Amino acid sequence: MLLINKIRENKDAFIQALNKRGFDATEVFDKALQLDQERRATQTRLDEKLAQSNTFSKEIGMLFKNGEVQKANLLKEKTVQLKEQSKELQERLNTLVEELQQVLYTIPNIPNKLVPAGTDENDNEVVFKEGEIPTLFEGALPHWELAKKYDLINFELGVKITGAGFPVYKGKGARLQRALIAYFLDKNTQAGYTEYQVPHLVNEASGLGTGQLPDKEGQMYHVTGDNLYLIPTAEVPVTNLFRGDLLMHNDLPIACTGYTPCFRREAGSYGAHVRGLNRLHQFDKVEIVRIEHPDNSYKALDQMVEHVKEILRELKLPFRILRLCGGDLGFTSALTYDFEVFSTAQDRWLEISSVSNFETFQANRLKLRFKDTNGKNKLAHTLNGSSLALPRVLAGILENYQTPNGIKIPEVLVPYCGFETIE
RNA sequence: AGAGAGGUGGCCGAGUGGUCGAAGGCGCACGCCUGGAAAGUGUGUAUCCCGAUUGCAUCGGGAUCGAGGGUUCGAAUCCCUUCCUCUCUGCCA
Repeated sequence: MLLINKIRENKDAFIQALNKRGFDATEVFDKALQLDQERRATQTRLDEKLAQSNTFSKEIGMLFKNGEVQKANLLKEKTVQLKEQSKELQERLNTLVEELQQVLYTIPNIPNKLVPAGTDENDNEVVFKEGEIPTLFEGALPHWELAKKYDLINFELGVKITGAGFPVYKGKGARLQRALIAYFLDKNTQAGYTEYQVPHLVNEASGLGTGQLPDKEGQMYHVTGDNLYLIPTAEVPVTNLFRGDLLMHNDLPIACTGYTPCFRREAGSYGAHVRGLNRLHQFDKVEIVRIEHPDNSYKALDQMVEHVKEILRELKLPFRILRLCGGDLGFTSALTYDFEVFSTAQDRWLEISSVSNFETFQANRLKLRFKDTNGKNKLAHTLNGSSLALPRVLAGILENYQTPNGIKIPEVLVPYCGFETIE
């Protein structure tokens, strides 16, 4: 959520920046500023009434103390009208604050200068590319065929017990999943991220804190009986760990990692590219989250990108990094780098990680602040990234490492798997 | 799920109707002490909003003691609702 006083100060610059998203903020800003102005005027009038009430109350107290009951009672009568007025003003103020909040919820984050203009994923900027795309043998298979051939993943069983998009991993497939999770967590903790195990269901306040609510209400599974949401990413519980906190400047930076399953309804996504592991309702992901001093957050973003790079290098997967254009940028993000692995058998790039800086957009909702060296309270910057999402990494490994005689396991994973090939 | 207790500032913890934004401690900041540090010692130290003035410095006002509502001229303090925590009992990985 943007800060209203920042909008007030930078209206034109913000409108221009939001244009990169294809978002015309002119009207919303006017609406918000108008509500804000009325809010402030109401606040002022309310404060005046309350100040008067307070003065009277003090006087009445003094009069009673001095035994001047009659005078006190006279004053009491005067307060009646004041009370009514301030009550009305208070109600008006409450609705204005609420309305303003609702309007602000609809405005996405201001894109960073680096974000290229553009409307969709075709306008994303490739900023880095590495790794050799292997030439596969005749008859190489996409991962869903491989999963079947080697009995690693059973999609039909998932359909039977739950529904489409809930795969069942089996045997070496299950073991490979576990190996990847352990490997990712090890890499992250070695890089200084503290490991957390967090709940997989969150309350409404958490959903609001990181911005899933109210914007993406329909994308989360909602447990209505207890009003809890299944997490779509570990970002939600991990970032919310710090909701409402006032940190000391020397508490920063904070770096966390955690593995969780992720649940997404993926309402409205269909098409040819959702086969196999490409798009699921439940999948596993290891996430990294950072809470940073504003001066350091872009350096932190770069560090996170470097960190993910190193993992993909070790896995020897061909990958590229995209800087997302305005049209493809997430609602809450100021700058996002997507990592994609090349799926040789499908002949396409698959997104496997997304690393973002949210600046103060989440922190404002979270009320996540820190006391800086001057003793002033400031909103912190929040960042997160996948390190990494499992299904498509798995797809990439299966497809790129296949041979006519089986699938080789990437060297770094062998100690975690306990086997070198799947055959 | 039943019974009881409780939710206060960055943290701990006093405070049961008016001068309480709130004692005390810890932490933190600055100073003194010291060759330096520790200890000791002095001072300071909540947040948000509105307004004036405008340099994020200062001043005035308002709100905030889990959240929401009520009683009252006046509430951290009384009442109601709700959320959460703890203890005991019950149930169960």
